Amino acid sequence: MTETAPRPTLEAVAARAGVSRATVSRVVNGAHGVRASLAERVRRAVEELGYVPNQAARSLVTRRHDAVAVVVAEPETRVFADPFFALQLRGISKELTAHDCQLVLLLTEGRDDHARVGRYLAGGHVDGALVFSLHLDDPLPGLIRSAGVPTVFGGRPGWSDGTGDVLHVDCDNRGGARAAVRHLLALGRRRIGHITGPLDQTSAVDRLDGFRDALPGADPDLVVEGDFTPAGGERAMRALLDRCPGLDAVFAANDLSASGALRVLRERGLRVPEDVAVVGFDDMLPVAEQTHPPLTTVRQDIEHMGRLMARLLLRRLAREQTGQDPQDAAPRSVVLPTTLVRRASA
Amino acid sequence: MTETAPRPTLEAVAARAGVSRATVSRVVNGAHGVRASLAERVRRAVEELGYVPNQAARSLVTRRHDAVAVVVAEPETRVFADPFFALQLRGISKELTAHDCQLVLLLTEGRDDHARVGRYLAGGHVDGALVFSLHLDDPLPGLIRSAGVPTVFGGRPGWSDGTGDVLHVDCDNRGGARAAVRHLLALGRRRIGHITGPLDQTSAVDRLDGFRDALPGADPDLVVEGDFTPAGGERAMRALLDRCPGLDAVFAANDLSASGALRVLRERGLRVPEDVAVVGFDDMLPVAEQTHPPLTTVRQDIEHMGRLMARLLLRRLAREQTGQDPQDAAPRSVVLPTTLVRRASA
DNA sequence: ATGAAAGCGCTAACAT
DNA sequence: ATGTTAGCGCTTTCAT
Repeated sequence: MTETAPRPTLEAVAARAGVSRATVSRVVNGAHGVRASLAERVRRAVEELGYVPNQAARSLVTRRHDAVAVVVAEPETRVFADPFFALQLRGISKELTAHDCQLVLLLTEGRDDHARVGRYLAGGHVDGALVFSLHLDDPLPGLIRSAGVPTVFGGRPGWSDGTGDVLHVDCDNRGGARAAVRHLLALGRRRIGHITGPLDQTSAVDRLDGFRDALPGADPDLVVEGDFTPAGGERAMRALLDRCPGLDAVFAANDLSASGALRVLRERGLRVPEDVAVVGFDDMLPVAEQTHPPLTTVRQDIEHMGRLMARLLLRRLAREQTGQDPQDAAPRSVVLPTTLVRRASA
Repeated sequence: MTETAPRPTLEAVAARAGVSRATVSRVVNGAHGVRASLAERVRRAVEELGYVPNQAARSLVTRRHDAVAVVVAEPETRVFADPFFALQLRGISKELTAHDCQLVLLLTEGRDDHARVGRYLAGGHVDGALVFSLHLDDPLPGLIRSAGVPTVFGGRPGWSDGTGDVLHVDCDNRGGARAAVRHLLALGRRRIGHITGPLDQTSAVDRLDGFRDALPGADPDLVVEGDFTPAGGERAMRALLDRCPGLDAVFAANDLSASGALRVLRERGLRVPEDVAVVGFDDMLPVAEQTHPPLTTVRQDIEHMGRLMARLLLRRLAREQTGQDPQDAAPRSVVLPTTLVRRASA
């Protein structure tokens, strides 16, 4: 009862159909050059026996796995409280599925896990990797490089200046931040604060840079470091209010911190947007639409980013398979545009 | 440059260390019965060559993969908007990681994907499967059964009466619902409505049963079907209010729909809990703590459920490996208790 | 168009 | 304690 029924092998199918293993193999993998009648017989045998190819055996010879790893560095609990990850994963999953490619999720909970992930990638389980390199000092990129697995990063890796060799997909964090602040300026706001994300992540750094682009020489007191969480947003908002009572606007580096900021503003009896206008980043629907008031924010298409990451990787893998002309349409990193979504908060 | 450096094989390591492949293999897999000096030499060779075992080759002979699939049936977008999934996944990941077992995520977006998943499971990629989010008519269980892969289900499968053969982990949905309603009764509420979840899921059905346990013979008008989303909660709340203006309490089948209900109540100028008390289910922190007012709800430890699912499966696999005494400590399904968490809404 | 045969890289008896 | 050897199930030349 607990015995796993022994799965039939190619051999068994061949015997049943009265042909050789080679023929069965041909039929199973998009029959080419097999007489229709024979092919039919083989297919019937496959059907009757419930034959499914053993992937380990196949990979051993083809060196392909039709699987890619998604590596999520997650030292903190936060990543999971945040729909961001789920959305991106969803985009990735859709694209991979469409190419009959499996998604292997590797979650790293702490430093100890890195070695395990490195081993896994080097172990030849997957054809490539999709990595969310969250922090500037992350050892993961190094491990991955030494594992020699084709990789696409989600977000600009910290050690890349964006010029070149590393394939990644990102949104225009800097431009989006600039647009957010300019919107506040256009609204006539003059004392604009910024709640940053954790500054060991490039997305947070880039958004801060965008803020500064639009507001060169801004009072340093107007910038407070947050951590992309509602609680961090609350803390930062309080600090901001204490330091600069005359504040008339805030740009929060993501919607989650903006939601925390909104709570503090309400708590302090300040009206949004009349007294203080607020702009977020991400346009995470469940958050941005449910705040009071609904959040004006910078939209990025997260699911699409995931899709694109997968697409880029698959393209790279395809090139590697075929003897590609090295210069021909090599996949390039992508930076997606953002758009400002106006709701009630600014 | 695009060439993947050819990874060294066991053979190469053996040559370098001046021993046989068998010896290297022994050292690589928890050396037993190898002279220390030799083992050291082998380890050095492994190090120098950067040898990593080829898992396909290993699986081919051992028939083990040290990987389990997590199958998430997700016909709707909802699953992803919902931290539930993420939390459970996190628990699973932790447990698997602790046992050096990989997590392979299989997302099914639609009916077409089922065949793919079946093929994958039957293809011998994984040692077992963890399956979620089943709807009553889901074809997945059938496919999985015929793939012959040891499986643990998350939530009571619809086709199981909970008595037996199918291994699963669930929380006490019925008991939790009962406690929620009794709490409202204890508060003196008499016109208690219920916003259900989608009734093709056992969790929703069980919670409805619990509601009825506590309120036998309740007016059918007091029960409205929702879908576990905030929008569904809004719709249901409106219907409830229209049908039963005298309503003084609502038990929503999850926190997300409770949050929708709260919005509608506020919109209609009803005070919570003074006019209408509200209780949710799940205690999804980011939701329950951020509503206005904070939500009284039935807590279930989702991450722990994930952990347990993984543990159960691993145990089953371990038994299968060793020639276990069939009757000895066979893993059994688990139903976890729930607790009522009181906040401001009831 | 089909079959025979040689591995892919590894583990596990079985010898020694 | 170590080496030899025979596969695991499949793809892929190379014959035919």
